[in-house]
Amino acid sequence: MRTTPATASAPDTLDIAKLARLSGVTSRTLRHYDAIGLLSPAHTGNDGRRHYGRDEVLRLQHILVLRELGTPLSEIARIVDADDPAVTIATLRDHLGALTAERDRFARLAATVASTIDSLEKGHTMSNEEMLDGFKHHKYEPEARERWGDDAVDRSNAQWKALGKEGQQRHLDSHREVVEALGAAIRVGFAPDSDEVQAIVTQHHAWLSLFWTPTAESYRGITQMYVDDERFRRNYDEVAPGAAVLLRDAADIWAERHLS
Amino acid sequence: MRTTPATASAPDTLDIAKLARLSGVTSRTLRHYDAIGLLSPAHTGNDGRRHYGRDEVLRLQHILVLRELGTPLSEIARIVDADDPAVTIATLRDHLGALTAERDRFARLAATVASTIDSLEKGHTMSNEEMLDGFKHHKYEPEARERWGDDAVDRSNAQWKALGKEGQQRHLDSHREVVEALGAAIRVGFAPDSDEVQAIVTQHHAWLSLFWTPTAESYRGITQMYVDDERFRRNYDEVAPGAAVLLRDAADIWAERHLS
DNA sequence: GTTGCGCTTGACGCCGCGTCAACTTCTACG
DNA sequence: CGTAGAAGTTGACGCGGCGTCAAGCGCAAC
Repeated sequence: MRTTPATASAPDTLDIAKLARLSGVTSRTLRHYDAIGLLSPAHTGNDGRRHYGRDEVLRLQHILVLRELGTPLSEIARIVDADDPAVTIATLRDHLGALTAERDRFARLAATVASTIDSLEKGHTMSNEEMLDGFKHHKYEPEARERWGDDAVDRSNAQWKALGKEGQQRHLDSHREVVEALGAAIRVGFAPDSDEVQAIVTQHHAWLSLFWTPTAESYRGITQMYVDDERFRRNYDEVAPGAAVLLRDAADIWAERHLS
Repeated sequence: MRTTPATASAPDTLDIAKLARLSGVTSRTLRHYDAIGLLSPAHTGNDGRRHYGRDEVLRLQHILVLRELGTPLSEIARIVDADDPAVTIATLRDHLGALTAERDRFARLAATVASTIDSLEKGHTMSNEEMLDGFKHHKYEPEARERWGDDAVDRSNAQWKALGKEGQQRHLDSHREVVEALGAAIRVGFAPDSDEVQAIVTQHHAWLSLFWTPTAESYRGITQMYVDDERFRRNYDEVAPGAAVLLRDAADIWAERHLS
Protein backbone atom coordinates (compact mmCIF):
# COMPACT_ATOMS: atom_id res chain seq x y z
CA MET A 1 0.00 0.00 0.00
CA ARG A 2 2.09 2.80 -1.26
CA THR A 3 0.67 6.26 -1.47
CA THR A 4 1.48 7.68 -4.81
CA PRO A 5 2.01 11.44 -4.71
CA ALA A 6 -0.99 12.87 -6.49
CA THR A 7 0.75 14.80 -9.22
CA ALA A 8 -1.96 16.95 -10.73
CA SER A 9 -4.06 14.76 -13.01
CA ALA A 10 -1.59 11.98 -13.66
CA PRO A 11 -4.12 9.24 -14.34
CA ASP A 12 -1.95 6.41 -13.01
CA THR A 13 -2.79 4.38 -16.09
CA LEU A 14 -0.35 3.27 -18.71
CA ASP A 15 -0.87 3.08 -22.40
CA ILE A 16 0.24 0.02 -24.24
CA ALA A 17 3.64 1.36 -25.23
CA LYS A 18 4.54 2.39 -21.69
CA LEU A 19 3.57 -0.97 -20.30
CA ALA A 20 5.49 -2.65 -23.06
CA ARG A 21 8.61 -0.70 -22.21
CA LEU A 22 8.23 -1.32 -18.51
CA SER A 23 7.69 -5.01 -18.83
CA GLY A 24 9.99 -5.70 -21.71
CA VAL A 25 7.42 -7.36 -23.90
CA THR A 26 6.25 -5.93 -27.19
CA SER A 27 2.96 -4.16 -27.65
CA ARG A 28 2.06 -6.91 -30.05
CA THR A 29 2.35 -9.37 -27.22
CA LEU A 30 0.07 -7.28 -25.04
CA ARG A 31 -2.50 -7.12 -27.81
CA HIS A 32 -2.17 -10.83 -28.21
CA TYR A 33 -2.78 -11.37 -24.52
CA ASP A 34 -5.82 -9.17 -24.79
CA ALA A 35 -7.07 -11.10 -27.80
CA ILE A 36 -6.82 -14.45 -26.04
CA GLY A 37 -8.30 -13.05 -22.86
CA LEU A 38 -5.19 -13.51 -20.80
CA LEU A 39 -4.72 -9.86 -19.92
CA SER A 40 -7.39 -7.31 -20.74
CA PRO A 41 -6.74 -3.61 -20.29
CA ALA A 42 -8.35 -1.85 -17.35
CA HIS A 43 -10.40 0.09 -19.79
CA THR A 44 -10.42 1.02 -23.42
CA GLY A 45 -10.73 4.65 -24.43
CA ASN A 46 -13.45 5.68 -26.83
CA ASP A 47 -10.72 5.93 -29.41
CA GLY A 48 -10.03 2.23 -28.92
CA ARG A 49 -6.76 2.66 -27.07
CA ARG A 50 -5.88 0.29 -24.30
CA HIS A 51 -5.15 1.62 -20.83
CA TYR A 52 -3.68 -0.48 -18.07
CA GLY A 53 -3.83 0.10 -14.33
CA ARG A 54 -1.91 -1.24 -11.35
CA ASP A 55 -3.83 -4.50 -11.22
CA GLU A 56 -3.03 -5.23 -14.80
CA VAL A 57 0.63 -4.52 -14.22
CA LEU A 58 0.66 -6.99 -11.36
CA ARG A 59 -1.18 -9.56 -13.37
CA LEU A 60 1.27 -9.11 -16.20
CA GLN A 61 4.19 -9.61 -13.87
CA HIS A 62 2.63 -12.79 -12.63
CA ILE A 63 2.13 -13.92 -16.20
CA LEU A 64 5.71 -13.14 -17.13
CA VAL A 65 7.07 -15.07 -14.21
CA LEU A 66 5.21 -18.12 -15.33
CA ARG A 67 6.07 -17.57 -18.94
CA GLU A 68 9.73 -17.44 -17.98
CA LEU A 69 9.30 -20.93 -16.68
CA GLY A 70 8.09 -22.15 -20.02
CA THR A 71 4.50 -22.51 -18.93
CA PRO A 72 2.11 -22.47 -21.89
CA LEU A 73 -0.22 -19.51 -21.92
CA SER A 74 -3.27 -21.68 -21.50
CA GLU A 75 -1.92 -22.99 -18.24
CA ILE A 76 -0.84 -19.54 -17.17
CA ALA A 77 -4.42 -18.43 -17.62
CA ARG A 78 -5.54 -21.23 -15.30
CA ILE A 79 -3.08 -20.22 -12.66
CA VAL A 80 -3.56 -16.49 -12.60
CA ASP A 81 -7.30 -16.95 -12.77
CA ALA A 82 -7.28 -19.32 -9.85
CA ASP A 83 -5.48 -16.55 -8.01
CA ASP A 84 -4.76 -18.72 -5.01
CA PRO A 85 -1.32 -19.14 -3.52
CA ALA A 86 -1.82 -22.87 -3.14
CA VAL A 87 -2.19 -23.25 -6.86
CA THR A 88 0.78 -20.98 -7.31
CA ILE A 89 2.89 -23.02 -4.96
CA ALA A 90 1.94 -26.29 -6.58
CA THR A 91 2.83 -24.94 -9.97
CA LEU A 92 6.04 -23.45 -8.74
CA ARG A 93 7.03 -26.77 -7.20
CA ASP A 94 6.54 -28.47 -10.50
CA HIS A 95 8.50 -25.85 -12.26
CA LEU A 96 11.28 -25.85 -9.75
CA GLY A 97 11.84 -29.48 -10.59
CA ALA A 98 11.74 -28.69 -14.28
CA LEU A 99 14.12 -25.78 -13.84
CA THR A 100 16.78 -27.69 -12.01
CA ALA A 101 16.47 -30.50 -14.53
CA GLU A 102 16.88 -28.02 -17.34
CA ARG A 103 19.81 -26.41 -15.62
CA ASP A 104 21.51 -29.78 -15.28
CA ARG A 105 20.71 -30.68 -18.83
CA PHE A 106 22.30 -27.50 -20.14
CA ALA A 107 25.27 -28.03 -17.87
CA ARG A 108 25.82 -31.47 -19.33
CA LEU A 109 25.34 -30.23 -22.84
CA ALA A 110 27.76 -27.38 -22.27
CA ALA A 111 30.35 -29.77 -20.91
CA THR A 112 29.97 -32.08 -23.86
CA VAL A 113 30.18 -29.24 -26.30
CA ALA A 114 33.20 -27.79 -24.58
CA SER A 115 35.08 -31.05 -24.75
CA THR A 116 33.97 -31.51 -28.32
CA ILE A 117 35.40 -28.15 -29.24
CA ASP A 118 38.53 -28.95 -27.38
CA SER A 119 39.16 -32.20 -29.16
CA LEU A 120 38.22 -30.68 -32.50
CA GLU A 121 40.70 -27.88 -32.05
CA LYS A 122 43.45 -30.23 -31.09
CA GLY A 123 42.83 -32.08 -34.32
CA HIS A 124 41.67 -35.29 -32.79
CA THR A 125 39.47 -37.33 -34.95
CA MET A 126 36.01 -37.11 -33.53
CA SER A 127 33.87 -40.11 -34.17
CA ASN A 128 30.17 -39.54 -34.29
CA GLU A 129 29.83 -42.00 -31.49
CA GLU A 130 32.03 -39.85 -29.32
CA MET A 131 30.13 -36.74 -30.20
CA LEU A 132 26.97 -38.50 -29.21
CA ASP A 133 28.28 -39.80 -25.94
CA GLY A 134 27.14 -36.82 -23.97
CA PHE A 135 23.69 -37.02 -25.43
CA LYS A 136 22.89 -40.69 -25.48
CA HIS A 137 22.19 -41.21 -21.86
CA HIS A 138 19.95 -38.34 -21.18
CA LYS A 139 17.37 -38.03 -23.79
CA TYR A 140 16.91 -40.84 -26.21
CA GLU A 141 16.25 -43.50 -23.67
CA PRO A 142 12.71 -43.56 -22.38
CA GLU A 143 14.01 -44.33 -18.93
CA ALA A 144 15.89 -41.07 -18.78
CA ARG A 145 13.00 -39.28 -20.33
CA GLU A 146 10.89 -40.19 -17.39
CA ARG A 147 13.51 -38.99 -14.99
CA TRP A 148 13.75 -35.46 -16.21
CA GLY A 149 10.53 -35.29 -18.06
CA ASP A 150 6.84 -35.49 -17.73
CA ASP A 151 6.70 -37.87 -14.87
CA ALA A 152 8.09 -36.06 -11.88
CA VAL A 153 7.63 -32.63 -13.28
CA ASP A 154 4.03 -32.56 -14.23
CA ARG A 155 2.52 -34.76 -11.63
CA SER A 156 -0.02 -32.35 -10.24
CA ASN A 157 -0.57 -31.11 -13.72
CA ALA A 158 -1.44 -34.63 -14.77
CA GLN A 159 -3.81 -34.90 -11.84
CA TRP A 160 -5.47 -31.73 -12.93
CA LYS A 161 -5.84 -32.90 -16.48
CA ALA A 162 -7.08 -36.28 -15.33
CA LEU A 163 -10.04 -34.50 -13.81
CA GLY A 164 -11.35 -33.62 -17.22
CA LYS A 165 -13.25 -30.48 -18.02
CA GLU A 166 -16.13 -31.15 -15.66
CA GLY A 167 -13.87 -32.23 -12.86
CA GLN A 168 -11.90 -29.05 -13.20
CA GLN A 169 -15.07 -27.02 -13.11
CA ARG A 170 -16.26 -28.94 -10.07
CA HIS A 171 -12.99 -28.23 -8.39
CA LEU A 172 -13.26 -24.53 -9.02
CA ASP A 173 -16.87 -24.62 -7.83
CA SER A 174 -15.72 -26.46 -4.76
CA HIS A 175 -13.68 -23.45 -3.78
CA ARG A 176 -16.69 -21.24 -4.31
CA GLU A 177 -18.58 -23.47 -1.92
CA VAL A 178 -15.92 -23.09 0.71
CA VAL A 179 -15.93 -19.35 0.43
CA GLU A 180 -19.67 -19.12 0.61
CA ALA A 181 -19.91 -21.54 3.50
CA LEU A 182 -17.46 -19.30 5.32
CA GLY A 183 -19.66 -16.31 4.59
CA ALA A 184 -22.69 -18.12 5.93
CA ALA A 185 -20.79 -19.17 9.05
CA ILE A 186 -19.85 -15.57 9.71
CA ARG A 187 -23.36 -14.31 9.29
CA VAL A 188 -24.66 -16.99 11.68
CA GLY A 189 -21.80 -16.34 14.05
CA PHE A 190 -20.13 -19.73 14.25
CA ALA A 191 -16.86 -19.94 16.16
CA PRO A 192 -13.62 -21.16 14.54
CA ASP A 193 -13.64 -24.34 16.58
CA SER A 194 -17.28 -25.15 15.93
CA ASP A 195 -18.00 -28.38 14.10
CA GLU A 196 -19.54 -26.48 11.22
CA VAL A 197 -16.53 -24.30 10.58
CA GLN A 198 -14.13 -27.16 11.12
CA ALA A 199 -16.03 -29.09 8.44
CA ILE A 200 -15.50 -26.18 6.08
CA VAL A 201 -11.79 -26.30 6.80
CA THR A 202 -11.77 -30.00 6.03
CA GLN A 203 -13.23 -29.20 2.67
CA HIS A 204 -10.75 -26.39 2.11
CA HIS A 205 -7.84 -28.62 2.98
CA ALA A 206 -9.10 -31.26 0.59
CA TRP A 207 -9.35 -28.64 -2.08
CA LEU A 208 -5.77 -27.61 -1.48
CA SER A 209 -4.51 -31.14 -1.42
CA LEU A 210 -5.34 -31.80 -4.99
CA PHE A 211 -2.44 -29.63 -6.00
CA TRP A 212 -0.20 -29.96 -3.08
CA THR A 213 0.25 -31.67 0.27
CA PRO A 214 0.54 -29.03 2.95
CA THR A 215 2.19 -29.63 6.29
CA ALA A 216 0.80 -28.19 9.48
CA GLU A 217 3.20 -25.31 9.20
CA SER A 218 2.66 -24.54 5.58
CA TYR A 219 -1.09 -24.88 5.88
CA ARG A 220 -1.01 -22.32 8.65
CA GLY A 221 1.27 -20.21 6.51
CA ILE A 222 -1.05 -20.25 3.56
CA THR A 223 -4.11 -19.34 5.53
CA GLN A 224 -2.16 -16.62 7.23
CA MET A 225 -1.33 -15.24 3.85
CA TYR A 226 -4.99 -15.18 2.92
CA VAL A 227 -5.21 -12.62 5.67
CA ASP A 228 -2.02 -10.71 4.99
CA ASP A 229 -2.09 -10.39 1.24
CA GLU A 230 -4.77 -8.10 0.04
CA ARG A 231 -5.12 -9.79 -3.30
CA PHE A 232 -6.06 -13.08 -1.73
CA ARG A 233 -7.96 -11.64 1.19
CA ARG A 234 -10.32 -9.99 -1.24
CA ASN A 235 -11.35 -13.40 -2.57
CA TYR A 236 -12.64 -14.35 0.86
CA ASP A 237 -13.74 -11.08 2.34
CA GLU A 238 -15.81 -10.05 -0.61
CA VAL A 239 -18.35 -12.66 0.42
CA ALA A 240 -18.29 -11.67 4.06
CA PRO A 241 -15.84 -9.42 5.88
CA GLY A 242 -13.71 -11.44 8.25
CA ALA A 243 -13.93 -14.65 6.24
CA ALA A 244 -10.17 -14.80 5.72
CA VAL A 245 -9.54 -14.31 9.41
CA LEU A 246 -12.11 -16.94 10.32
CA LEU A 247 -10.52 -19.41 7.92
CA ARG A 248 -7.09 -18.75 9.36
CA ASP A 249 -8.20 -19.19 12.95
CA ALA A 250 -10.14 -22.31 12.13
CA ALA A 251 -7.25 -23.70 10.10
CA ASP A 252 -4.91 -23.15 13.02
CA ILE A 253 -7.10 -25.37 15.15
CA TRP A 254 -7.69 -27.86 12.36
CA ALA A 255 -3.98 -28.16 11.65
CA GLU A 256 -3.25 -28.89 15.25
CA ARG A 257 -5.92 -31.55 15.37
CA HIS A 258 -5.21 -33.24 12.05
CA LEU A 259 -1.70 -32.41 10.92
CA SER A 260 0.47 -32.77 13.99
CA MET B 1 36.15 -48.64 -41.90
CA ARG B 2 34.44 -51.55 -40.35
CA THR B 3 33.98 -54.61 -42.46
CA THR B 4 30.45 -55.72 -42.04
CA PRO B 5 30.15 -59.49 -42.25
CA ALA B 6 28.43 -60.15 -45.54
CA THR B 7 25.42 -62.01 -44.24
CA ALA B 8 23.83 -63.42 -47.36
CA SER B 9 21.90 -60.60 -48.99
CA ALA B 10 21.35 -58.35 -45.98
CA PRO B 11 21.17 -55.04 -47.81
CA ASP B 12 22.56 -52.97 -44.94
CA THR B 13 19.84 -50.40 -45.47
CA LEU B 14 17.22 -49.37 -43.00
CA ASP B 15 13.65 -48.56 -43.70
CA ILE B 16 12.12 -45.51 -42.17
CA ALA B 17 10.68 -47.26 -39.13
CA LYS B 18 13.96 -48.92 -38.22
CA LEU B 19 15.85 -45.68 -38.47
CA ALA B 20 13.18 -43.98 -36.45
CA ARG B 21 13.49 -46.53 -33.67
CA LEU B 22 17.26 -46.39 -33.71
CA SER B 23 17.48 -42.64 -33.59
CA GLY B 24 14.53 -41.94 -31.37
CA VAL B 25 12.80 -39.59 -33.76
CA THR B 26 9.48 -40.32 -35.39
CA SER B 27 9.08 -41.41 -38.96
CA ARG B 28 7.14 -38.24 -39.50
CA THR B 29 10.23 -36.30 -38.59
CA LEU B 30 12.30 -38.26 -41.08
CA ARG B 31 9.78 -37.58 -43.81
CA HIS B 32 9.84 -33.95 -42.83
CA TYR B 33 13.62 -33.87 -43.10
CA ASP B 34 13.32 -35.45 -46.51
CA ALA B 35 10.72 -32.92 -47.56
CA ILE B 36 12.88 -29.96 -46.61
CA GLY B 37 15.95 -31.55 -48.10
CA LEU B 38 17.77 -31.91 -44.82
CA LEU B 39 18.13 -35.68 -44.95
CA SER B 40 17.24 -37.57 -48.07
CA PRO B 41 17.13 -41.35 -48.09
CA ALA B 42 19.96 -43.20 -49.79
CA HIS B 43 17.46 -44.36 -52.34
CA THR B 44 13.78 -44.72 -52.77
CA GLY B 45 12.36 -48.06 -53.88
CA ASN B 46 10.12 -48.18 -56.89
CA ASP B 47 7.29 -48.56 -54.44
CA GLY B 48 8.13 -45.18 -53.00
CA ARG B 49 9.59 -46.42 -49.74
CA ARG B 50 12.60 -44.71 -48.26
CA HIS B 51 15.77 -46.64 -47.55
CA TYR B 52 18.63 -45.23 -45.54
CA GLY B 53 22.27 -46.32 -45.52
CA ARG B 54 25.21 -45.78 -43.21
CA ASP B 55 25.95 -42.29 -44.45
CA GLU B 56 22.44 -41.19 -43.75
CA VAL B 57 22.60 -42.60 -40.24
CA LEU B 58 25.75 -40.61 -39.58
CA ARG B 59 24.25 -37.51 -41.08
CA LEU B 60 21.19 -37.95 -38.93
CA GLN B 61 23.32 -38.28 -35.84
CA HIS B 62 25.07 -35.08 -36.75
CA ILE B 63 21.72 -33.40 -37.27
CA LEU B 64 20.39 -34.62 -33.95
CA VAL B 65 23.43 -33.39 -32.09
CA LEU B 66 22.91 -29.95 -33.46
CA ARG B 67 19.20 -30.07 -32.92
CA GLU B 68 19.86 -30.89 -29.27
CA LEU B 69 21.68 -27.62 -29.06
CA GLY B 70 18.64 -25.75 -30.23
CA THR B 71 20.02 -25.02 -33.66
CA PRO B 72 17.27 -24.23 -36.17
CA LEU B 73 17.02 -26.74 -38.97
CA SER B 74 17.99 -24.18 -41.57
CA GLU B 75 21.27 -23.62 -39.83
CA ILE B 76 21.76 -27.31 -39.29
CA ALA B 77 21.47 -27.75 -43.03
CA ARG B 78 24.22 -25.20 -43.53
CA ILE B 79 26.51 -26.93 -41.14
CA VAL B 80 26.10 -30.51 -42.22
CA ASP B 81 26.27 -29.43 -45.86
CA ALA B 82 29.47 -27.52 -45.29
CA ASP B 83 30.80 -30.69 -43.74
CA ASP B 84 33.88 -28.97 -42.46
CA PRO B 85 35.06 -29.07 -38.87
CA ALA B 86 35.80 -25.38 -38.91
CA VAL B 87 32.18 -24.60 -39.49
CA THR B 88 31.26 -27.10 -36.83
CA ILE B 89 33.63 -25.53 -34.36
CA ALA B 90 32.38 -22.06 -35.04
CA THR B 91 28.83 -23.17 -34.50
CA LEU B 92 29.70 -25.10 -31.41
CA ARG B 93 31.44 -22.08 -29.98
CA ASP B 94 28.33 -20.04 -30.49
CA HIS B 95 26.23 -22.68 -28.90
CA LEU B 96 28.57 -23.17 -26.01
CA GLY B 97 28.04 -19.55 -25.14
CA ALA B 98 24.31 -19.95 -25.48
CA LEU B 99 24.31 -23.11 -23.43
CA THR B 100 26.23 -21.73 -20.50
CA ALA B 101 24.04 -18.66 -20.57
CA GLU B 102 20.97 -20.86 -20.53
CA ARG B 103 22.39 -22.94 -17.73
CA ASP B 104 23.01 -19.82 -15.66
CA ARG B 105 19.62 -18.48 -16.49
CA PHE B 106 17.90 -21.61 -15.26
CA ALA B 107 20.06 -21.64 -12.19
CA ARG B 108 18.96 -18.10 -11.34
CA LEU B 109 15.35 -18.88 -12.06
CA ALA B 110 15.49 -21.98 -9.92
CA ALA B 111 16.93 -19.98 -7.05
CA THR B 112 14.25 -17.34 -7.38
CA VAL B 113 11.49 -19.88 -7.54
CA ALA B 114 12.86 -21.79 -4.59
CA SER B 115 12.89 -18.69 -2.44
CA THR B 116 9.46 -17.77 -3.70
CA ILE B 117 8.11 -21.13 -2.62
CA ASP B 118 9.82 -20.78 0.70
CA SER B 119 8.36 -17.42 1.49
CA LEU B 120 4.95 -18.47 0.22
CA GLU B 121 4.93 -21.51 2.47
CA LYS B 122 5.93 -19.51 5.47
CA GLY B 123 3.01 -17.25 4.78
CA HIS B 124 5.00 -14.16 4.06
CA THR B 125 3.31 -11.68 1.86
CA MET B 126 5.16 -11.73 -1.38
CA SER B 127 5.19 -8.52 -3.28
CA ASN B 128 5.26 -8.91 -7.02
CA GLU B 129 8.29 -6.74 -7.08
CA GLU B 130 10.04 -9.30 -4.96
CA MET B 131 8.87 -12.12 -7.16
CA LEU B 132 10.23 -10.32 -10.15
CA ASP B 133 13.57 -9.51 -8.63
CA GLY B 134 15.19 -12.61 -9.99
CA PHE B 135 13.92 -11.91 -13.48
CA LYS B 136 14.33 -8.24 -14.04
CA HIS B 137 18.02 -8.02 -14.56
CA HIS B 138 18.68 -10.87 -16.84
CA LYS B 139 16.43 -10.67 -19.76
CA TYR B 140 14.42 -7.55 -20.12
CA GLU B 141 17.24 -5.10 -20.13
CA PRO B 142 18.89 -4.66 -23.48
CA GLU B 143 22.24 -4.52 -21.78
CA ALA B 144 21.84 -8.05 -20.45
CA ARG B 145 20.39 -9.14 -23.74
CA GLU B 146 23.60 -8.27 -25.45
CA ARG B 147 25.60 -10.16 -22.93
CA TRP B 148 23.96 -13.50 -23.37
CA GLY B 149 22.10 -12.88 -26.56
CA ASP B 150 22.47 -12.23 -30.19
CA ASP B 151 25.54 -10.15 -29.99
CA ALA B 152 28.22 -12.46 -28.71
CA VAL B 153 26.41 -15.63 -29.56
CA ASP B 154 25.53 -15.19 -33.16
CA ARG B 155 28.40 -13.13 -34.35
CA SER B 156 29.63 -15.47 -37.01
CA ASN B 157 26.08 -16.24 -37.85
CA ALA B 158 25.41 -12.56 -38.41
CA GLN B 159 28.51 -12.31 -40.54
CA TRP B 160 27.32 -15.21 -42.59
CA LYS B 161 23.92 -13.69 -43.08
CA ALA B 162 25.42 -10.33 -43.91
CA LEU B 163 27.03 -11.95 -46.91
CA GLY B 164 23.68 -12.43 -48.55
CA LYS B 165 22.80 -15.29 -50.80
CA GLU B 166 25.45 -14.56 -53.41
CA GLY B 167 28.12 -13.93 -50.84
CA GLN B 168 27.37 -17.26 -49.24
CA GLN B 169 27.59 -18.98 -52.58
CA ARG B 170 30.85 -17.21 -53.32
CA HIS B 171 32.17 -18.35 -49.99
CA LEU B 172 31.32 -21.96 -50.69
CA ASP B 173 32.84 -21.61 -54.14
CA SER B 174 35.93 -20.15 -52.57
CA HIS B 175 36.46 -23.39 -50.76
CA ARG B 176 36.09 -25.24 -54.04
CA GLU B 177 38.81 -23.03 -55.44
CA VAL B 178 41.12 -23.89 -52.59
CA VAL B 179 40.57 -27.59 -53.05
CA GLU B 180 41.13 -27.43 -56.76
CA ALA B 181 44.19 -25.26 -56.44
CA LEU B 182 45.58 -27.88 -54.10
CA GLY B 183 44.87 -30.55 -56.67
CA ALA B 184 46.64 -28.54 -59.34
CA ALA B 185 49.60 -27.97 -57.02
CA ILE B 186 49.90 -31.68 -56.43
CA ARG B 187 49.79 -32.52 -60.10
CA VAL B 188 52.47 -29.95 -60.83
CA GLY B 189 54.48 -31.08 -57.85
CA PHE B 190 54.73 -27.91 -55.78
CA ALA B 191 56.26 -28.20 -52.34
CA PRO B 192 54.42 -27.21 -49.16
CA ASP B 193 56.68 -24.22 -48.61
CA SER B 194 56.46 -22.99 -52.21
CA ASP B 195 54.97 -19.56 -52.73
CA GLU B 196 52.15 -21.04 -54.75
CA VAL B 197 51.04 -23.46 -52.08
CA GLN B 198 51.51 -20.91 -49.33
CA ALA B 199 49.21 -18.59 -51.27
CA ILE B 200 46.60 -21.33 -51.29
CA VAL B 201 46.92 -21.66 -47.54
CA THR B 202 46.44 -17.92 -47.19
CA GLN B 203 43.20 -18.28 -49.04
CA HIS B 204 42.19 -21.27 -46.97
CA HIS B 205 42.91 -19.45 -43.76
CA ALA B 206 40.87 -16.49 -44.95
CA TRP B 207 38.05 -18.85 -45.75
CA LEU B 208 38.18 -20.29 -42.25
CA SER B 209 38.40 -16.93 -40.62
CA LEU B 210 35.01 -15.88 -41.70
CA PHE B 211 33.57 -18.24 -39.17
CA TRP B 212 36.25 -18.39 -36.64
CA THR B 213 39.62 -17.00 -35.69
CA PRO B 214 42.05 -19.87 -35.44
CA THR B 215 45.23 -19.72 -33.43
CA ALA B 216 48.44 -21.28 -34.65
CA GLU B 217 47.69 -24.36 -32.63
CA SER B 218 44.08 -24.74 -33.57
CA TYR B 219 44.81 -24.08 -37.22
CA ARG B 220 47.34 -26.88 -37.15
CA GLY B 221 44.82 -29.01 -35.33
CA ILE B 222 42.14 -28.49 -37.91
CA THR B 223 44.35 -29.23 -40.86
CA GLN B 224 45.65 -32.30 -39.07
CA MET B 225 42.10 -33.43 -38.74
CA TYR B 226 41.55 -33.05 -42.44
CA VAL B 227 44.13 -35.79 -42.70
CA ASP B 228 42.95 -37.96 -39.84
CA ASP B 229 39.24 -37.95 -40.33
CA GLU B 230 38.18 -39.84 -43.36
CA ARG B 231 35.04 -37.85 -43.88
CA PHE B 232 36.92 -34.63 -44.23
CA ARG B 233 39.92 -36.09 -45.98
CA ARG B 234 37.66 -37.27 -48.75
CA ASN B 235 36.71 -33.69 -49.49
CA TYR B 236 40.29 -32.90 -50.31
CA ASP B 237 41.64 -36.15 -51.63
CA GLU B 238 38.87 -36.72 -54.08
CA VAL B 239 40.36 -33.96 -56.21
CA ALA B 240 43.88 -35.26 -55.90
CA PRO B 241 45.23 -37.88 -53.54
CA GLY B 242 47.49 -36.32 -50.97
CA ALA B 243 45.76 -32.94 -51.03
CA ALA B 244 44.86 -33.13 -47.36
CA VAL B 245 48.42 -33.98 -46.40
CA LEU B 246 49.77 -31.20 -48.55
CA LEU B 247 47.42 -28.72 -46.95
CA ARG B 248 48.41 -29.86 -43.48
CA ASP B 249 52.14 -29.62 -44.19
CA ALA B 250 51.75 -26.24 -45.82
CA ALA B 251 49.53 -25.00 -43.01
CA ASP B 252 52.15 -26.03 -40.47
CA ILE B 253 54.63 -23.76 -42.19
CA TRP B 254 52.12 -21.01 -42.77
CA ALA B 255 51.05 -21.03 -39.13
CA GLU B 256 54.61 -20.69 -37.98
CA ARG B 257 55.19 -17.77 -40.31
CA HIS B 258 51.94 -15.90 -39.74
CA LEU B 259 50.39 -16.97 -36.47
CA SER B 260 53.22 -17.11 -33.97
C1' DG C 1 -3.89 22.08 -43.54
C1' DT C 2 -0.78 18.69 -43.30
C1' DT C 3 2.80 16.06 -41.50
C1' DG C 4 3.99 12.50 -38.65
C1' DC C 5 3.74 9.63 -34.68
C1' DG C 6 1.50 6.16 -32.28
C1' DC C 7 -2.24 3.59 -31.82
C1' DT C 8 -5.94 0.36 -33.90
C1' DT C 9 -7.75 -4.11 -36.35
C1' DG C 10 -6.98 -7.84 -39.58
C1' DA C 11 -4.49 -11.00 -41.85
C1' DC C 12 -0.80 -13.95 -43.10
C1' DG C 13 3.87 -16.08 -41.95
C1' DC C 14 7.08 -18.93 -39.31
C1' DC C 15 9.08 -23.38 -37.17
C1' DG C 16 8.99 -28.19 -36.28
C1' DC C 17 6.71 -31.16 -36.54
C1' DG C 18 1.69 -33.95 -34.71
C1' DT C 19 -2.17 -35.68 -36.52
C1' DC C 20 -5.81 -36.97 -39.37
C1' DA C 21 -7.30 -38.88 -44.07
C1' DA C 22 -7.12 -41.61 -48.04
C1' DC C 23 -4.48 -44.65 -50.50
C1' DT C 24 -0.91 -48.32 -51.94
C1' DT C 25 2.02 -52.07 -51.01
C1' DC C 26 4.34 -55.76 -48.51
C1' DT C 27 3.94 -59.75 -45.60
C1' DA C 28 1.65 -63.52 -43.14
C1' DC C 29 -1.86 -66.68 -42.67
C1' DG C 30 -5.51 -69.77 -43.99
C1' DC D 1 -4.49 -67.94 -54.19
C1' DG D 2 -7.27 -64.56 -51.63
C1' DT D 3 -7.41 -61.66 -47.95
C1' DA D 4 -6.41 -59.22 -43.73
C1' DG D 5 -3.59 -56.26 -41.44
C1' DA D 6 0.67 -53.84 -40.69
C1' DA D 7 3.33 -50.34 -42.42
C1' DG D 8 4.50 -47.44 -45.86
C1' DT D 9 3.08 -43.26 -48.97
C1' DT D 10 1.38 -38.20 -50.15
C1' DG D 11 -1.36 -34.23 -48.87
C1' DA D 12 -3.44 -31.31 -45.93
C1' DC D 13 -4.47 -28.81 -41.84
C1' DG D 14 -3.38 -27.54 -36.87
C1' DC D 15 -0.84 -25.55 -33.01
C1' DG D 16 1.70 -21.94 -30.00
C1' DG D 17 3.34 -17.52 -29.58
C1' DC D 18 3.85 -14.24 -31.39
C1' DG D 19 6.53 -11.16 -35.81
C1' DT D 20 5.39 -8.55 -39.41
C1' DC D 21 3.18 -6.24 -42.91
C1' DA D 22 -1.01 -3.36 -44.51
C1' DA D 23 -4.42 0.03 -44.09
C1' DG D 24 -6.61 3.22 -41.41
C1' DC D 25 -7.77 6.54 -37.42
C1' DG D 26 -6.85 10.27 -33.83
C1' DC D 27 -4.17 13.74 -31.94
C1' DA D 28 -0.39 17.15 -31.37
C1' DA D 29 2.79 20.32 -33.49
C1' DC D 30 4.12 23.21 -37.12
